[in-house]
Amino acid sequence: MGRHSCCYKQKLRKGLWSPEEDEKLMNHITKHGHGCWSSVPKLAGLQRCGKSCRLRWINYLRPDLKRGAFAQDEEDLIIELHAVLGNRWSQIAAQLPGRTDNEIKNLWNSCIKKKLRQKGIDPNTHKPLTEADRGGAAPTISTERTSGSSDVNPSSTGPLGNLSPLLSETAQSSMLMPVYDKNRAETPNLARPKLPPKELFLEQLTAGHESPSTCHSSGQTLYFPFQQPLGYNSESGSSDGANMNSLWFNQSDFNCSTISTVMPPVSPSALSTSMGLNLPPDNPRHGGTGIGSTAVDSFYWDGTNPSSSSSTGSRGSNSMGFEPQSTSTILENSVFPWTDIGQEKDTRAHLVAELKWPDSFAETTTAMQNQSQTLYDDVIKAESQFNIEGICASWFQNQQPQQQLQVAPDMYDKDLQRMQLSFENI
DNA sequence: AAACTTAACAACCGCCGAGAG
DNA sequence: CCTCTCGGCGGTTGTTAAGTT
Repeated sequence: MGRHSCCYKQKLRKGLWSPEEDEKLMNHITKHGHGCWSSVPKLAGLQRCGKSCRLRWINYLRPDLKRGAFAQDEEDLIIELHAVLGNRWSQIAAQLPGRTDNEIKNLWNSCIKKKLRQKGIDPNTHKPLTEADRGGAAPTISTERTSGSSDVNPSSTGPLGNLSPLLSETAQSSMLMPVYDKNRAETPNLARPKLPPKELFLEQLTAGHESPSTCHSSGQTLYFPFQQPLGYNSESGSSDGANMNSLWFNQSDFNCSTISTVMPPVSPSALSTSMGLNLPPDNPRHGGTGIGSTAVDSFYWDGTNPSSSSSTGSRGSNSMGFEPQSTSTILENSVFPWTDIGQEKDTRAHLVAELKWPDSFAETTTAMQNQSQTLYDDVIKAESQFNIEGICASWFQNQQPQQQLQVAPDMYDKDLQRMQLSFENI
């Protein structure tokens, strides 16, 4: 374990990447895929460590990245996801095709945090700031990994905060759980309206290739620099790139972590409406409750939708369909992780039964787990629209202690344990 | 115009887990 | 079972441009 061995090697460049380095890396991965990252710099002729190459590719050079400022709906979604997932940036990024965890993390730290504070919301807990908090002396439960875990902040499990009896209903609905409205007009871009030389470079680098596809809703169009970058069904698209408005991604080519990772807070159908990721029509495999089965083997990317994003929005070595890496087990291993939840049911029930918490805390926990249930119900039912208000409504209606245990992901187990410890320390 | 502050972005660091040998 | 490599993740720092005084 520990640092990558290549990091110890001498004469490795650090710092910002030059256009020449970008071009070398882009050319290499375009032609050969990245394979083993540690071998990439050598093969590409770069004086960088493999980790640096990987990071550069994932965060900047990947052709499926959105460029430009975040739309308001993206920010809202980030806030919602953060309320549920905490600082799990990679999982949040998985729900935002074309965005990287680094990008989202930066946005959160530099922009969203401040906005929330200005609105009187603690960005860590998603609860209203107290007067002391507003003064900057707010002790909040840390989400830092330095606390010994990268787990979700127990108090940042979003809907949990809404349960506080001290909160007004108005505050709960209007402040704590911002409603995702796909119809809301985008606000003006908050980022500096610049076109970095690097983006110009990318445009130049990728210009002239076939198969242009709109990868983002705002900003300039980014072209895939690959002749045949993505395996798509012959049924739906021609292989000559002439008709690239719609792409069908085969299971083997599509990293479904875009749809879900550990705990998908939004349904694929929600993604289809909010992200431009559409489930294929008239495909019984995808119909209604098809989610949750490994039969889902392709997703639909509508390149004509102005709000469409690349369906390969997740990070990681297998995030790109054209990379020579198998993703055949993605659906089994990553997309529907709750398939084993039933096996854990007893364990969770046992855990909850064993805990001797204050009543109010137990209620809170129950409600939190119900929220988890509801979220998963949302996925399973493949409801047509992501509406957090609806989730909250059904969540309050759903107070059956048994049900909550069926689908609570591991993260909640960890949270429960941490919350228990926190109470013990009080 | 210069100095300073702020915002946004890019990249590094260190840790962790998985998997291979 | 142990060690090592590798990929991945999140926190943090560094850099640069824009804005303000």
